[in-house]
Amino acid sequence: MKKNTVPEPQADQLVPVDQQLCFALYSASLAMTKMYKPRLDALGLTYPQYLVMLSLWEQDTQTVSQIGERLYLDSGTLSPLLKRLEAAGLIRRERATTDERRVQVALTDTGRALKTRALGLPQHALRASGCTLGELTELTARLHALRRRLAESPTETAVQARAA
Amino acid sequence: MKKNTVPEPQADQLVPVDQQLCFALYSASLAMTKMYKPRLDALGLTYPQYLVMLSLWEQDTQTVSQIGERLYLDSGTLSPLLKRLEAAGLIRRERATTDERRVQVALTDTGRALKTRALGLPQHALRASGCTLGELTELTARLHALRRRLAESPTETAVQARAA
DNA sequence: CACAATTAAATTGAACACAATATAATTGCC
DNA sequence: GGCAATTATATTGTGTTCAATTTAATTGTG
Repeated sequence: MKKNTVPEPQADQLVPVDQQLCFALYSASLAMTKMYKPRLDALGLTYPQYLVMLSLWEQDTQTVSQIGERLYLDSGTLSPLLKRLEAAGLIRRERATTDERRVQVALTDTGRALKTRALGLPQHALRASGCTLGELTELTARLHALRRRLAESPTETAVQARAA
Repeated sequence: MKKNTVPEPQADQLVPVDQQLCFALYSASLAMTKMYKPRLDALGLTYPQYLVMLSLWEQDTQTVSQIGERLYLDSGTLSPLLKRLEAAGLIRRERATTDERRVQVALTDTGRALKTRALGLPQHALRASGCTLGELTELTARLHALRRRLAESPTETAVQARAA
């Protein structure tokens, strides 16, 4: 008797979009951002700006690269975002004296003070997710593991480079 | 003896960014899109354009709203995206005769033909994810469930409306 | 039948993402 | 010490996302 499992995706038939992990991930991520939006609006932050602030509340004064490594974002995303946070008075950016290529990003008093108003967000997200704390923790861990494996997946150029 | 579980997030202390589900979701989704990029570049598609094509390969000739309902995207995202797909010769857009407000989106022969070159992508994603098929299926289902709950989460305006 | 309400798309403006490129500072190596 | 690689950040251009608004067509109600 044939086992009742989901068939391996074949290269000769279409997998429906809502059965594909990529789409589930993509739409869940957008839904999460939308769920956060009203609360972040109240703080005057966008979601990526909130991530940068979270990183700085954890560790004040980081270079652009350090923030980028923690959040997996590059300077093309962070440079304009950090300028907006600076314009909003939440951070200061200044060139490091030891190495003028580096830009040190530090919280202002206003930026530090905003932290207290953001502390309730994870609780709210937990409730909105409808998960138990254990489920949320496990899902978070699995998504980080997935991100790591996807990032390690060889690129086409790496494939081509090996073939050469 | 105290149970060895993750503590409930409190409103008085910071939850590290990498322990938050929202960030795991956000960064995994971006990593997934990056993983797809080289292969989609070869097809001349962006990732959201690929989702629209998947939807049309499943069911040809849909209105903008129908595509939006399936992919959870609105006309602000879809209108310019569909114009680019039309400019690329993959789809046709025409006003419905029965109701001129609706725009019917249909595949061209070129758009239909592209399907065969996209059939290998789910296989590739499965390998890149490093999951077994069962894990992938379960994770996909959990993410869809999460998306649904997040989308149902009451908005601030809804909260305010009820309070009034 | 008129006309207000609703519906479907498109448009606008702000803010990401990200590849590719540019700029400037630092390091390594002869 | 000079100068080619490397490193850190910024800029540019394309393509999303999304809230808010606009436009046009249709429906419902008196």
